[in-house]
Amino acid sequence: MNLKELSAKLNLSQTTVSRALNGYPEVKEETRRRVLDAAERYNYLPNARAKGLATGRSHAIGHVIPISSKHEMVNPIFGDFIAGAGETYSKCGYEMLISVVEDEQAEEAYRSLKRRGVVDGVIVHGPRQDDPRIPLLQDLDLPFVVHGRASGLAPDYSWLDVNNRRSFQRATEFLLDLGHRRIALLNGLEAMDFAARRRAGYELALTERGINPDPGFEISGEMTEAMGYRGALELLDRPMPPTAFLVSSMISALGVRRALEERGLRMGADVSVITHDDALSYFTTGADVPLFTSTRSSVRDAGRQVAQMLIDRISMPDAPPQQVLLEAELMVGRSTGPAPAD
Amino acid sequence: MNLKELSAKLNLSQTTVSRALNGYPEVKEETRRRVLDAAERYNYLPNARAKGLATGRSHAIGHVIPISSKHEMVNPIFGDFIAGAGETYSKCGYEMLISVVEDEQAEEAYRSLKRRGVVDGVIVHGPRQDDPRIPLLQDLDLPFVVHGRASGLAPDYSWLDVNNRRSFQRATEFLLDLGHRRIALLNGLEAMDFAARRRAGYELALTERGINPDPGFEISGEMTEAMGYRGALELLDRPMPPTAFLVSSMISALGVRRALEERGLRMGADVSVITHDDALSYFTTGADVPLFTSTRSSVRDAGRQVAQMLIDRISMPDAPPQQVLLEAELMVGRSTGPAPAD
DNA sequence: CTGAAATCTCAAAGCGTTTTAAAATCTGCC
DNA sequence: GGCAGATTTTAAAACGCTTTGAGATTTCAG
Repeated sequence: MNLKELSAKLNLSQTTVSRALNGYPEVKEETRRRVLDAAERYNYLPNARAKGLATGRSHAIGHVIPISSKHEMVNPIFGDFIAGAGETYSKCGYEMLISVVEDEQAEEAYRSLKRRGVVDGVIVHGPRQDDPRIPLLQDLDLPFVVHGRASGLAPDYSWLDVNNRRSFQRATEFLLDLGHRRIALLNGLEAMDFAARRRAGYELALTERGINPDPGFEISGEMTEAMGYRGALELLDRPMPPTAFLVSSMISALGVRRALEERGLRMGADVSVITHDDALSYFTTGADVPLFTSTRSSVRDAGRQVAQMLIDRISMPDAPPQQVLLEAELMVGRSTGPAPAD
Repeated sequence: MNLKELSAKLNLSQTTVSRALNGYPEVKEETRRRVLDAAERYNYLPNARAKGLATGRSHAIGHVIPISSKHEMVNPIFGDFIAGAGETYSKCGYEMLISVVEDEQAEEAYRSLKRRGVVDGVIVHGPRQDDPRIPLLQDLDLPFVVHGRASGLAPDYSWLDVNNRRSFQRATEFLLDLGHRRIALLNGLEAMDFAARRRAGYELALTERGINPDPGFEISGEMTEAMGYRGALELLDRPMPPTAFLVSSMISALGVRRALEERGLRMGADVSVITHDDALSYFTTGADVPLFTSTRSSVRDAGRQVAQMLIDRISMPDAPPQQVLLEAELMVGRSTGPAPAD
């Protein structure tokens, strides 16, 4: 059933039917009812491609996910973020389009999405410092919102980020208050903007208390379980091991816990651990006291908001870019305690 | 730059240019070269909507992800599966479209995708027994491939599944061979087809060795960390606790480990654990002996294959449905050992 | 009644492709 | 030089919608 057939059935022109369906004012209320009823009855929905061709918009939003061929890593955060964004899209009548591409082809992917008119805008994931995608997208004139930020670039674009510097500063201060002096940082890849900000917060807290950050206590890498495990073991086996770990992801924190267990150390007593917690749905521990003390910020909620920001931006292209900074919550769990006496 | 402008620049008709670009034989080789060069130079790519409208296909594949409003869970497997499928789509020039919808709206989502012509086919995720989506899609005449299977339905549709019954049977036998007699099963939600098959395999192995499956040793639920933790604690606190756990997901297995640790039990010595491992990229433990003994099957690889099956199906609609059954590998790690003497 | 304003409806032109049916151009052979 | 047949190119018609500009019809003040 297409528009032509539907209007024939109703003895109306395609124009009138189209207007009735799209809520234009110049159609009598009774006619509109009749059209809406018939559309419902005949199960009519406008063809998306034809509509898109006529209106020049696709009502779709792209997410380009670069996969490095070296470390076939899918960010564990991805699923929850997508779920959040997807909720918003469903609500607003947008489609979500995901392109999984090799790292080096990301730029070409954006160009292609734009030129072929496949999407009305894109979300930028995992920004690095001076991320080249941002000027590229500005140049392409393709609306976008960044999940995160890219230091080093003019801030004239829309983004939503967690206050990473602040939250890691607070977490470090919390450990310092508990008497810890040797605090290790297991961070994400240095190139990622969020990792740099977290490190800055960590180092700031230390220097403000007169402690010189020890580069040997800072490890960064892909945030896997194994990275947490190996990183922790390596540091624990030093002559002067850390008494506390600040970890950038829940998954790596699980690796740290495994390392502690293996060395016969009790988490929260012998060694303290704070992790960043993206509130992933499959890691929620229910109502009781959480296992890990953490800086907590729901990535799903971020997805919801980022999607909404982009939709707003598409519908009002001339509005100034919007920036949102979320504060992470410090949740005290059972993985932290006073520093053991030396 | 559109086709009209491009052909004007070349002093050719749109037809010729279109044919040259799409590899039709009735165009002189020299002309084709000229066209291809110009397309490259002027950065021309055909508008996807217009092309779709003309050809009647969207070159997009839909994934409907139902989110239950009760337990806002995103399957942790999702990310890796999508990454695998996305690789195939990129290679074959398809777009991937994801719809996140409330559980009850899944049916309407499929109908809408079909009627609006948004996708050429869909992947069905997480099938249940007698899953109503399968007859629905057959009825809608929308090509689909199921990741998993739905027992109870005529098998005249395409699917790719892991041999869940067999792999859990083997895992159970492995534990029996190690002398375990009280083996608990921490399974996924009973309604899920894969969970039923795993249970069948587990019970089959037990009965074949003359052991009556104890329903009290079977727990099923959403496969979170907390579920593994609580389930294990509950069973461990019985007068006759299990000496081994068979767990349906890596994440829940981490919860089991936490429970063991809390009760002062050594995994692999006091209590054995086998988990199913979907080879999620962020849980790979590198080259060393894996922490968990597991039944292993890469869900990412499944994604790649399922996507290819669907693309094949779309291009050859009259070919008979295809079925693929993958065997999981039993990988022995450090979480299993001989049953302790009573 | 009349004529202007307000309301409703319509035919037709676009959106950027593919594809059909037909026309133009070439090739080789008598 | 002319003609059949093959090769290459073309104009125009879809595809299914929105939107423009204009034509009907109704309403109502004067």
